[in-house]
Amino acid sequence: MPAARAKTEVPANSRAQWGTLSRSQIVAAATKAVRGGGYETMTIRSLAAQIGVSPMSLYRYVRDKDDLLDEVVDALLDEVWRPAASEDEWRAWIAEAADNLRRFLVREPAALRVYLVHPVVSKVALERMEAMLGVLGRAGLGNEAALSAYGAIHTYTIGFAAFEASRSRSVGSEPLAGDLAGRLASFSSPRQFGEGLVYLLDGVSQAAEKSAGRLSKASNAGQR
Amino acid sequence: MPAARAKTEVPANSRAQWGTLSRSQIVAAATKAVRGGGYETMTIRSLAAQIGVSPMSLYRYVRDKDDLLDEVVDALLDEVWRPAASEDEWRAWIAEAADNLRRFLVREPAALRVYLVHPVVSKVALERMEAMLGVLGRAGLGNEAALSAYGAIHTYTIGFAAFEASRSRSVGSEPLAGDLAGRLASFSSPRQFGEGLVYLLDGVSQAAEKSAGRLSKASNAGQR
DNA sequence: CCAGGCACGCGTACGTGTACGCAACATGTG
DNA sequence: CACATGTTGCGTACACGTACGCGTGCCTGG
Repeated sequence: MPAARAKTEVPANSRAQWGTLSRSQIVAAATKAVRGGGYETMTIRSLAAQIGVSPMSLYRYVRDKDDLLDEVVDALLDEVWRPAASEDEWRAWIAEAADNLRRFLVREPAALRVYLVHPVVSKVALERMEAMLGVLGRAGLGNEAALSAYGAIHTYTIGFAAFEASRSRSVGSEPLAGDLAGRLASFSSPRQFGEGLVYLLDGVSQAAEKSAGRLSKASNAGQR
Repeated sequence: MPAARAKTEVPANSRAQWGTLSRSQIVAAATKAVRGGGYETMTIRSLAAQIGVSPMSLYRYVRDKDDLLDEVVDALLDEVWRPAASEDEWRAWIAEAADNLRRFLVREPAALRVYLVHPVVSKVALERMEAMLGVLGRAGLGNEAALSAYGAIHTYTIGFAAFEASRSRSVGSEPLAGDLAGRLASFSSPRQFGEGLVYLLDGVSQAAEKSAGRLSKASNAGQR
């Protein structure tokens, strides 16, 4: 009665081999799905189908969809976060790192979701943080100051990305009142991001100079 | 095959009265649900059940769940956004307005979701924006400058709230590496929010002074 | 008065994430 | 070899949001 039933093309056996399925394989499939088509098209069921396995089987290797998404996003981030500028030009390097993250988060809603839903402490994210702390440190900030600066920059970047993404996602919805729409929209332009970042980095620069001044007396103090 | 079918306990009539159901009634029920129990417990199905109506009936008055949520959040925001400080103390007033919004967004995940998912142009949100623009204007900023300052403060507030909420939601998950957790957590403390806001307001103050200086020649110019 | 249109409430169905627990397999132990 | 024990894939089932379209009742123009 329900028409075509010829779907699963498995002749005799319905169960999959034993060795099939591993976490890395699932992550690979999910990454591929996100890369082409985006977050929406990555469903547990479609993933399972593509691997040739039952949906519930994935849950042996993955706590839930978010857990899987974390790892996918980490893999994607790894390809895009690194600045091209030299680390000696610390302002340019930091600005580029921040902008790379911003662009990534805006382009890939899945990534933004991950960054908003919990602290990201994956391998690549930590590596990135260490790199930024290193650059900030070499720019003259002490540990405390570097952490504080990193926190400010990071918060700003993610917050702005969330704002920008929400704006760009709702193009052509309501006409709004007058040119208010345009005004609000301009808040979330990449240009505005850069300008805000300049303010932030100015503040960080000042902190770096002060820090350097204070430290010049005891430059080798126990900095932990 | 699908076992027990004796569920709906309606004796004779299955259909609800004609006059029942109105958008405001649905919003009221939804607001009540969010107030006690939070966003998670507010499901379309439970709402319909409480009103005594079929789930799909709600969709005559509500485009989708997000549409409903928008209005609920607006109602909740209305109760909490207003600062206690006098508008003459513009820094205190603005800081309090920002902090009120931050607290609201952190406390109520539904609200944060709304603010992240699209521009909020509801009645109360616009009223709040006008009020802030007014205060900034009276503090000496021109229209352009006030809008820019508002944008910066707003972006910062929402971004920070998103950051803070994600942090506080994941307490006691992973131990992380060393005291890094504590470090990261401190980024998202209310104290840190206040400190960042001070930087921002310092910048705004400078802009206000410059603007005032420029405007002192033509203080009664078309300020609209 | 009544015929037509239309607003309304709803039944059915689909695709989603995932809790729960069983069955098939591998491996270790007597 | 027989059996216990752990590992892995999966079947069933549930609650969710919501697309689609049907029947029922109201109201209004002729």
